[in-house]
Amino acid sequence: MDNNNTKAHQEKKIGRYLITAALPYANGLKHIGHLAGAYLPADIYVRYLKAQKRDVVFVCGSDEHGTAIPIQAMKEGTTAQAIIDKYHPIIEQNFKDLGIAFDIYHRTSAPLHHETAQEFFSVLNNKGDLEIKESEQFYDEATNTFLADRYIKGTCPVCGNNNAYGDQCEKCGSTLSPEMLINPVSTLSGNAPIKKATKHWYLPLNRHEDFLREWILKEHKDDWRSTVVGQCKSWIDGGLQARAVTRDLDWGIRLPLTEGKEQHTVDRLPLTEGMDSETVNGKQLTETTTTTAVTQSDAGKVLYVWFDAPIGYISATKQWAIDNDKDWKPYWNAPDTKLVHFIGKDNIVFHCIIFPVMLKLYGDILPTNVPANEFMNLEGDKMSTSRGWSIEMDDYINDWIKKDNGGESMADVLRYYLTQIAPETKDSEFTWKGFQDANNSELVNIFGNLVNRTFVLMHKLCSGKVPVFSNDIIDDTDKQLIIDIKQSTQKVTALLEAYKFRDALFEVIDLARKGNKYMQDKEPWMVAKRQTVDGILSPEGKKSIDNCLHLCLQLTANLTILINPFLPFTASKLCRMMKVVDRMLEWKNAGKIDLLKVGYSLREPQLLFRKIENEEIDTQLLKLREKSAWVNSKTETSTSMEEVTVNEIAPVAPEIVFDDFAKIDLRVGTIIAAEKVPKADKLLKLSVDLGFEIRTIVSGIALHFAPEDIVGKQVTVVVNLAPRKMRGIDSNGMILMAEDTQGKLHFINPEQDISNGASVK
RNA sequence: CGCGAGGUAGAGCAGCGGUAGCUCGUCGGGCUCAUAACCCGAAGGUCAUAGGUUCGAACCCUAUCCUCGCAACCA
Repeated sequence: MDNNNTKAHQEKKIGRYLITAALPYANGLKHIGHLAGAYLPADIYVRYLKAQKRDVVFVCGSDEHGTAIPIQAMKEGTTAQAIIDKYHPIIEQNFKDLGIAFDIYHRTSAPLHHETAQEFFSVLNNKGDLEIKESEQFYDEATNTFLADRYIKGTCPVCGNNNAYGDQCEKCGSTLSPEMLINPVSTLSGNAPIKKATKHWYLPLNRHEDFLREWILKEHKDDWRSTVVGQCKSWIDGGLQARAVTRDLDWGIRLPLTEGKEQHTVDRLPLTEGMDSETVNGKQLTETTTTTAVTQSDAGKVLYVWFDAPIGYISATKQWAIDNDKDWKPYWNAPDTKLVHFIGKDNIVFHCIIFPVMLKLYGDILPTNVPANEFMNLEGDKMSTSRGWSIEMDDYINDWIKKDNGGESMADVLRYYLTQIAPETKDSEFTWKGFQDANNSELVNIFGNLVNRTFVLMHKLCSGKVPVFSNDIIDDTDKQLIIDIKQSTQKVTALLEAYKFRDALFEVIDLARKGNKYMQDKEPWMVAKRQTVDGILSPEGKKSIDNCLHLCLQLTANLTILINPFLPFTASKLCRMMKVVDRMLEWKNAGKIDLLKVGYSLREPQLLFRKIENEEIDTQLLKLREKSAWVNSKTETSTSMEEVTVNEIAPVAPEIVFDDFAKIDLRVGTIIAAEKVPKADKLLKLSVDLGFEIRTIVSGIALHFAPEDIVGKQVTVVVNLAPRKMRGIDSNGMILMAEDTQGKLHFINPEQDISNGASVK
């Protein structure tokens, strides 16, 4: 009770809602995991708020910058602009087909977004909220460009794969930085990149640690999901770093030039003892002299995509306001606005830590909640577009919705199942069998059937009209159903307000279940038989039947309102059957039992959902396996082809002096033991006798050699390589390997056995 | 390694100090208006493991094991 009052009180203070769903990255199709993670819960929440007649705007749009887009363009042999122009409309249409009703679906390539992001950057920069640092980064002289991590390839220091990217080795999964690659090569020219100094703007998150601790870990400790608070705590405790805001890249939003003279902001303040690294009057002490002005020399820089993407929510709101002749500002400025970000868990850091810091600095409101979902697995494995283990929204639409196969109601079936298994508190799993079960036993058998038998009976026994309800013969069963309708409405409302969509949906279905039970208890078909004598139904029998069907019809109307946020297409269908207008769907009508007027004639029933047969899900399972196999064979061919290319053009590494070479201590050793490292596909744990000691070395060669085959072999070892931990095992050195054009590895060993520990020169 | 989340009936999940619960599936029964539907009943769990706190623990504490995730723009 107390809780309800507080809630009601808080609701009163909310002037308007701004709901965002994560901006999908326009480098490819999006799968149903994305849908379940962000778009569907957001849509349900928005539809509910709109039924409540609240002032709400639902924004989203394509995220079209960043390095992955030009890379995708390279893959498809086209331009970055062509990529986004291809995927943006497809994604937008997919959402529409699945009933995700954004008020605006914008895109970050729009000029309005560029202006908005640039202005945002300028405001922060002019206030001194950004830091500037110079660092050395890889640069390709042939193409005159700084290289993003993804544009650098080389040999992985962990597993020896010579196609590792500058940020990660896709073979062994290690996280890398370009500096760690052996023989780095620019993917643009094939040349070895050089190091060159470059200047970048940084967002000093470390300055805001106190604010974040207070705001997330204290204020929102209880009303945000524990997974969200937990992850934020993890990151904050891990130490917040300044994050680069700018990048040397061609594709993205140009830095806005500062007008007029350069402003020199000298941040060099005297470092007093005992005051190190803390702030003085809110100003960070640094020893660097910074020039915050953006000049012509910075023309080649763009905003890092993480900085511009969330601003996309703001520019989308602006565009919506223009289109609808509204004012966008209160949605981002007014304290009585409730801002809610719907995202997946991989986005928590951006929406709970980074973007809020940006908003606070800019002077905007902060999100009220960030109900992030965990991940949804698929048939026992992680969903992954690159491995072909996914169901794209586009595929689902083509297979189930468009093909005269159930039509729009199949969109609702997907919405139903994805909500029912929504990963709200932990990872969950999509299976086609589960999909079939949810549809057949809950939507068809319980919900659809209740509606259908109600309508059929009403046409048979009540001549197709809403019968009268006689209060004089009301019994406990009737009363209980009326109470159930009211209670379910309250529960569903409370659950929706708390972002518990899975539970809310269960409650709706449960009400339908109660309806079936009610009808079973009343058995009007039996009454009709028993009370009919000589073809004439007794007045008592008629009354009993009328009461039952009257309530069942009112229940159907209530179910229509309650199911509407989840299954909008079904709700419309029900409205047509009941011949009511959309206004009946307003939430304030839920719980009432006079929604359908007595005497009103209703349409013939049509089935709301169809059964899904075993063959259909078998087809889908087969399709998934085939797609995955096809994608994997394709990528394997393409990488091995690339490997060959890289091998052929792999240039000689930059010249080094003798001293550099002399730093490397190479010795001959003998492998005396080898075993597979558990839970690592590619790693072998080797014991190598170096004469003077026995070393443990972890090497990424398990795919090339069986442990028992290599024991006793002599190998060449880099013995003074810094130790590195892999899978929890310290590796003290590196075995030298030669790779042939087929990608096969060979040991480098002396012509004939020599003593262990012998130096290699 | 560390951090975060989780490990509860065949499957999927809820419960987070007081007699183990829900949905689906399985088995038996009832009913026939309904898309072989609906209704009722039953079987099925030493709540990951081991200690501890407590009158009492799935729930709190400690340790261990296992799964997933962790600032790459992949919700």
